[in-house]
Amino acid sequence: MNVITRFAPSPTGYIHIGNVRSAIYPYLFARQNDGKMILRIEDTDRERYVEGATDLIEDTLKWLGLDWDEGPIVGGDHGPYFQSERLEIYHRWARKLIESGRAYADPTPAEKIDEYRRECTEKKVPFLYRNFRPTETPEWEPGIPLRFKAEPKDYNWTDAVMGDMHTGPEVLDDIILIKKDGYPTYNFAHIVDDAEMGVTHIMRGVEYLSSTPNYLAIYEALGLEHPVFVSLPHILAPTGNKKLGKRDGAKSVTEYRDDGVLPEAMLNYLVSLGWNDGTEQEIYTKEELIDKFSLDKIQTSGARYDETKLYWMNGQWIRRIFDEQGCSALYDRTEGFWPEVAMNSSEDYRKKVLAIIYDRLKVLADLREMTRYFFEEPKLDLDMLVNNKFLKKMSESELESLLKATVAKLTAVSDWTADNLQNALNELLAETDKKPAELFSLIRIAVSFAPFSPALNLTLEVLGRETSLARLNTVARSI
RNA sequence: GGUCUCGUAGUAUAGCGGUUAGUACAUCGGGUUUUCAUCCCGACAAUGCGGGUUCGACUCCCGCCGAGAUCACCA
Repeated sequence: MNVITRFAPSPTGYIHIGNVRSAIYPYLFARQNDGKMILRIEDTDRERYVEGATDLIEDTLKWLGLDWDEGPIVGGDHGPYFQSERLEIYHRWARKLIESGRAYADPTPAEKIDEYRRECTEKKVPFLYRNFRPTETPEWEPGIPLRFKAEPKDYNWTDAVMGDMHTGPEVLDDIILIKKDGYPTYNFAHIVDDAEMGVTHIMRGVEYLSSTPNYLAIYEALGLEHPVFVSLPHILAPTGNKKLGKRDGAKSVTEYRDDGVLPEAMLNYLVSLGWNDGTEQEIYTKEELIDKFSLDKIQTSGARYDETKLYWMNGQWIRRIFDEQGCSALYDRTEGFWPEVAMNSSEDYRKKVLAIIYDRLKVLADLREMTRYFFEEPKLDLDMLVNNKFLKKMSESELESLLKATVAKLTAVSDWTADNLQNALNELLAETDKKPAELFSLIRIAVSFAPFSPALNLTLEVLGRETSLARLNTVARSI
């Protein structure tokens, strides 16, 4: 089969964590089957339309590495890819329904409909518009909504994730096909578009599962085969049991990019949240995902969004890129994440800093706070020194003489390399008869005044002889 | 209220009639010459409840309970 999938967002704002999976899964599935992925913008609701939202959507997909074969920017044979530009197409299909007696113009005023609805609520019976179908229906013309004429019956179908489904006639109703403003509803537009575009698999959130019988009825009335339905379970908010939405503070996908989350990690996390291949593998490249993805292993229950695990995975990816592709590969990803002062130093120096600090990054933005002292003189904070748990038992004069001994020892190091520095530090340890915790804490704090830093010899090596000795001297004098 | 879906540790999951119920994140403890992190080792911790079917149920069936979705001229 020639697989064609699509991602069909409405341009109402940014793409957030809760809904990006309905772009990822169809992408993986299309690539796996050498099929096509279509991007279609569902902009039929003029009230919710947000200027610039389409750019945001495209931006997000590109960042995640999800390219599309047809759609905005790239074009294609089944355009236009904005629903607002396809109005005649919907009207054409709508007329077929009118001609076959399966759609009617509904002149009933909205207030009247509300009244029906209230009536049903009071009587505690389900509200079905088909029970209030108007007896006289006018010709369909602009300004009057067009409704589907339901023929209640049972439906059986298979959902690729949820399995065999069955519903009775009570779920079928006269849903609106074309709104009074002439724009189609989602319910109608997506069916027409998917048919015209040859879409074979529809992947969307489970919230559409309940509407599926109504869609089935429309496919039937239109004489269309329906595509494979793939219902994706919700991603749940960190607390409560509701699906993750903007109201729960669901961040936009690109917000994570700005924090220094790698697209590899984001993709990896989002896919594995609700899908796994049955093995114990955790880290997957995009290629592996394309290779191993399968619809039948998509989870049926909702999965809670866990930012902590995302960050853990990001750390894994940061290390993986460094270890497998080298320092430069990781460095290329760090643009914009360094503290401003770092720009006064050379790229080469920044790479050296990255090489010793990368394994403690959770997000790239950590560089901003974690590397300052490599690029500017740290602020002297003697309290930090004196109150350190290993140093507080020593007198100030003892600290001072230790620092002086350190300066003397390190000054004698002719070749300022990590190995030589480590040797010198080891000798110093023996000569001063101090524990590593005491001596090394002292030196570490004196050169960085940071809550933590990489291994001492590496830190000193990168800092360089001049800077290291100067900082030690400054502290020795100030104590 | 009708209809539909879901239910393994705090979280994400493995399991597909017989297992000491596995793994990862988180948490707690320990190790790797300081710190933070990485890495390694260890600990804690789960089959919603009740009936069946079966020699034997997390697994199959039924009921209950709990959670969610939907019932818009929004998608």
